[in-house]
Amino acid sequence: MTKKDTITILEIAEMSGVNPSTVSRVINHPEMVNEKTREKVQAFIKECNYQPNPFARGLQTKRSKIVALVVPNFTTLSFANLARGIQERLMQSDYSMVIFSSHEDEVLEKKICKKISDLHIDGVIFASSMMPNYDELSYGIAKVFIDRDGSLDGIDTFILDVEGAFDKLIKYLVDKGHSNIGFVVGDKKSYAGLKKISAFKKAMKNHGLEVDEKFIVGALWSSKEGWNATSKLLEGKDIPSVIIAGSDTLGIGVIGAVNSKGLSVPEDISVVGFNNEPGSESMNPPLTTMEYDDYGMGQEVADAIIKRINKPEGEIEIKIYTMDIIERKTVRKHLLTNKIIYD
Amino acid sequence: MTKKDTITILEIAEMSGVNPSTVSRVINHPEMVNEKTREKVQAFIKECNYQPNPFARGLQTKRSKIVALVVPNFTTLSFANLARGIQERLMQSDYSMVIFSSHEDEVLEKKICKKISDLHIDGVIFASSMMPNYDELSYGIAKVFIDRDGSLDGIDTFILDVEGAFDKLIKYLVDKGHSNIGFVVGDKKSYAGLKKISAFKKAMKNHGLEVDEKFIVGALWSSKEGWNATSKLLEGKDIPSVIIAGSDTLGIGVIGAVNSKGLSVPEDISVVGFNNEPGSESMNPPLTTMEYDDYGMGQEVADAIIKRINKPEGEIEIKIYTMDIIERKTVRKHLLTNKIIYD
DNA sequence: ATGAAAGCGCTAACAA
DNA sequence: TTGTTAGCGCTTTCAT
Repeated sequence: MTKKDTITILEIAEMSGVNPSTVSRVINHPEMVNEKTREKVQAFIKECNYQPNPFARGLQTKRSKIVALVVPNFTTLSFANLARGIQERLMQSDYSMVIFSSHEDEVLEKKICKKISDLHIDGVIFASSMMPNYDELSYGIAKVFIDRDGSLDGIDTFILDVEGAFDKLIKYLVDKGHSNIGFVVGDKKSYAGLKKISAFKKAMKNHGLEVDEKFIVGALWSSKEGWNATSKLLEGKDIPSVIIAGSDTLGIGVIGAVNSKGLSVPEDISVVGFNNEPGSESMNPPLTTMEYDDYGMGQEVADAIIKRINKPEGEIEIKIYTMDIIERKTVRKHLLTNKIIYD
Repeated sequence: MTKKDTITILEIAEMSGVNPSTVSRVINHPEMVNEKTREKVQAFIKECNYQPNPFARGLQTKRSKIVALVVPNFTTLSFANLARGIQERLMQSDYSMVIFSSHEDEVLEKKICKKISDLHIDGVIFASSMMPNYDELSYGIAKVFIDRDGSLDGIDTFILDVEGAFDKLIKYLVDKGHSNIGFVVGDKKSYAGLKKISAFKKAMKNHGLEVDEKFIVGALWSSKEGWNATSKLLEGKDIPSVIIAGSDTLGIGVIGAVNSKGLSVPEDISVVGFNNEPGSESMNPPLTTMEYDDYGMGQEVADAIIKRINKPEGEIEIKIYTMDIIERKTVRKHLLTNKIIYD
């Protein structure tokens, strides 16, 4: 408003009585310039609120100071928190974040990769991405993977230890006397769904439990879908004593469906959620669930991509995030088998 | 990977046997160039997957083809949906979106405005922003306001008709026989909170109801806060027969608190939410709430900012979004007054 | 309808 | 330590 629109390095140079390249040095390599000149120039820069033109700078340096985040969607809470962590930390380091939602669609992901390359973005963070290939991505761009193993490709990777989480969870349930365990996955075909199913099966085996395929039911990620899937699970007389939901949102539907059958949680059937979404602590009854620090992960991921941008050949970082059980009121000790209760 | 990293307009020109400026014309003003040359050049552009360097282009045109979205946070579902609508529509028009979360903090907003100017971003969308002033914003940048009236400043504005929503809602409740209406607002000091309180009071008056200040209780936007605020509301014997929650997330806590007092929803106390968040349909009981099309709003907002970028002096657009009642199971007819029930 | 040439604002190699 | 200069890749005016 009150500001002149185009103040350039040339004007700063004139004011300071030095050459433009000296001003440039003050900005980019302050150590190369004499203290007195530096301070004089810095004073003018500050006074004029001068900021280098990013186009001119980018044209020269081939750097945009922009990082892209690709997530399957914006609405899943853990992605929103992740994005928040990333954005805040990036901003601290003077980077900006562009964000794309891929819907786990390979074609769209390709388009996004192309777009990212065309924009000359410095680094990309892929969260739960399909990434069948990334030919469209310009060679050498910094990359970080979240929840997809890139270690073989020499890519920094942040993984959520879903296997460990299910292991903890199944152990917890077994300790409570459960053995008939149902699982209302989200979208069975999504990356997150596939990963959870495999972790679930592995954990079951680890604890000597048989996996009954009909106890694993798919749904999209909404509560309503969870409700419907659970209803199916509850048909017939061979019924689980506890149901794991692939997310807390799904868990709402699970509890709804259990109630609608005239059964109570946890008296008749126990339920556990996933992700500790806001609201789950205030549900009726408060939902036992699994959580991890998505926001903190976002911050560390942002640090990692910046590091990678500045040091393409640095050592690859692999970091694993563990999940913990938040014990609330939806799981109770199971002493009798289902057969005895329902037969 | 398989791609040459720097293919420039010069190379396309050489291949096509024309001058770089002709290639530029083919890209930016195709109508100015002879059909045959145009097709030949276009063929090479396509073959090489050529895309103009955004730095060089921006340096010349002063356009970044980037739009900024500023929201109070990423985690509130309606902002996530809004962002999705905006991003998808922008991408269709070859724009990218950078996103900033302001936490409704004036200082941070100022920093963000500065950043936006420094980045030479083409347009900004402010959602529920404080915007005490926007001196930091470069003069003449395209702007769109969401949920903040900018009509006086000649700024395109998209408003959610919260007043109309509360009017509908209070009418609905009055028709059901309610007159003691409690309101668990979110953050009373936030922009959204303030707006809702004022709309609530106005609607109450419109329908001849007295506003009892102690029936309006604040909370942050979490379920747990909603629970605590509701507990306070339920102390003593002068108790509302229906409680409006400022969001569905808050509503979860409201229901929890009601239940924890040994009361039932809707038999003893009715509850209504706000925003129709996913899960509310599967709650126990399914939550009656208010909704609007946040995703669609995002799309229209994206169209508006693009229009404004291309036509800074075009007519100002003001659009109002109405909300509708989603009637589910948490409100029931109230025939007796509270006094008779609880005295 | 096309080509030639200048210049957007900056950085960095080279010279002094 | 500082100045001089070239050039990043593009668009656009001017000339043809």
